[in-house]
Amino acid sequence: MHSIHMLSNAKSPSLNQIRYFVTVAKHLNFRHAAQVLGISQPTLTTQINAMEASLGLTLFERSRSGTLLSAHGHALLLSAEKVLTANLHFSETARNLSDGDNTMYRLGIPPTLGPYLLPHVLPDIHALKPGLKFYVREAAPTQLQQGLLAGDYDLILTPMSDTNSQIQSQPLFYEPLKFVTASDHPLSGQAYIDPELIRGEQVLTLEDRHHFHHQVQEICLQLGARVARDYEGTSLDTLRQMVVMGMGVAFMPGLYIHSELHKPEALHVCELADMPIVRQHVLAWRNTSPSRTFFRELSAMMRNIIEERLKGAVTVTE
Amino acid sequence: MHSIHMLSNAKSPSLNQIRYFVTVAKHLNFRHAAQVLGISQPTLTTQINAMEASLGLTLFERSRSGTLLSAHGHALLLSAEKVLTANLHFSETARNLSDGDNTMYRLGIPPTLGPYLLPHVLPDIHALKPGLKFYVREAAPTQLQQGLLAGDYDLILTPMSDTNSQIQSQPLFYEPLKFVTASDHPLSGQAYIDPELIRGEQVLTLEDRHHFHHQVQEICLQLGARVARDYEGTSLDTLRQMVVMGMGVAFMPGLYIHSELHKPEALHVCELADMPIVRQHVLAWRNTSPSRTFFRELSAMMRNIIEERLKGAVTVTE
DNA sequence: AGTGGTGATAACCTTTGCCTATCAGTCAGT
DNA sequence: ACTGACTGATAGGCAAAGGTTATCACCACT
Repeated sequence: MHSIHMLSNAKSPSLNQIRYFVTVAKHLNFRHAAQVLGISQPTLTTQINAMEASLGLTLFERSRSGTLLSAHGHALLLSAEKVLTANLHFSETARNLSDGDNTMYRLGIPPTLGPYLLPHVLPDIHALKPGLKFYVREAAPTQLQQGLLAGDYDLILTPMSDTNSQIQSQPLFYEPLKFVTASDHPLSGQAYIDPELIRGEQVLTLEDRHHFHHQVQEICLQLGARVARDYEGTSLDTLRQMVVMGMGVAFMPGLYIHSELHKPEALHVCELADMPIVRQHVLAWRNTSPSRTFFRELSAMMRNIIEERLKGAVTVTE
Repeated sequence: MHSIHMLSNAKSPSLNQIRYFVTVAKHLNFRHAAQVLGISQPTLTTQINAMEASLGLTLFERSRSGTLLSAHGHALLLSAEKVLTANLHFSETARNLSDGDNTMYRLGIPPTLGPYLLPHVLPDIHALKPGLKFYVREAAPTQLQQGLLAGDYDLILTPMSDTNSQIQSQPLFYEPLKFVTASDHPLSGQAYIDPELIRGEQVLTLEDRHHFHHQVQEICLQLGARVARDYEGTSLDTLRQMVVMGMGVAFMPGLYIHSELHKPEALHVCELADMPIVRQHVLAWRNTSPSRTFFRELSAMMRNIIEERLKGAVTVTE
């Protein structure tokens, strides 16, 4: 007889032990199971014994003439198999990730850009790399940079900003800012307009948490135009609406205009003569990101797609 | 730069490594996570490194100023947690089994006994041991014994049979076999009947794969009665029906009669004077069964219940 | 009585998992 | 600009886990 055994502070069985248990349960023969598992029969025996000891149960009824699954073994078999399939699923997911580019990246992009750029770009990316997924979230550029550092995004597509040593970025393209008036506005009608004429105009813009606001503000300072502080749009669409209703003029991103071409309506679009205004967009990521090489590759891919799809609207970086 | 690393024949990460991964992902701080896990920080670092190497991906972005979950890490976190919960569930089930008597046992019982005994016994057992479950399967005694050895049952409740060295059994009770005739039969009417009177009677019985058949056959041989070979019942109910219809007389198990008392109908039941006929039922299990001590306890419990519930119908073994 | 099959045991070796001690950057507050 | 407190990485050592081969004890069937 054994001495009364300790109710051991059982550490749960290892994955291997569970795998062994299931295999023996399936074959009801230690030698066969061992062979299938690629280990020796004594190892299998000791491992099963260890497992039984740690659980405080008998899983198998052994006799010199064979092995049977005990009632306890029966009861545990199902959960054991579930552990194995869960583990298998995990490994499979991992293999999937390491094999190709099957990851989902969290992409941050400002609301003044996302809706007008991504519809032209994402379908082609999806076609090229079917496994690649983006979880797109909109935020103002400042939040984007902050969120990138905090790990909320893996990748951001944003107007160029102060360089940060922890962030690597790759320029993608220049987007022109177009000058926009209502079609019944005195300045309406020409494709190019003398910057001097804008002096004194009421220029509408977005709320100041948008990067866009500051850029417009700076231009206005240069041109001597007034930025309307009391009416600020919350989105490009509201801004456009305000211009149409004659509340002032505005600068609007070329891609927004481009996407509006289908419904020109009561809006006149032109550029400043001899004074192209642009904003540059970059793709950026943490320099610690394990996918950084892939992100460079992705930048190139995006530039190609933009070159192809939006040739007239923007200028791709060399 | 590292040398180009082997695409290692990755063995999947251990349960511990997965646990480590999840904890680090939750705390985003190796030291805290290590403390929570009860291991040292260097160990944690090494294990996470090993895991990343074996998976061929980077799970975390480390910097001297902190840790972030990489996109790959994000993608794997959910599956990792699933593995852990599956494992937890397994351990919980195991603990449940070892704690109490929460197992489901596969109980084999002959069809000539099960329906007439178990309804009197199982409810009380359930009340005493709520965690205990029986998966009841009916089969003829020979199959029962065979199935017990083959591991199809954990436990059988069966008429006594030849002792087998691999089977342990515990007597439960004696069940009388009653003599039964149609109520309009010449032998009907008395509570005790002289065995001599049966000589020459046509005795009906079940198909010969039932143990019951052989016992009746032997009695008839002793008494000089004829066993009707051409009409054999497939169940006790058919047998009873045949008796009622005057096709012959029969011996029927006391518990069956007992359960029929509510609807006596056209059947006369009596016993042989000075010649009680009984069959003994035992509870039996493999002597290798890890639950054998519990099975002894169970036998006692069953005897008590039967004593209590079926005092008039059967005689419990001392 | 012999033979081929079962699981258990013994003795040994290699790898793994963990430890302590220490290093090397980063960042915030003097 | 320096200091101190935080981050994760590394080195060296030890014990236990997990594996091996060789052998045993038993059972069933010829």
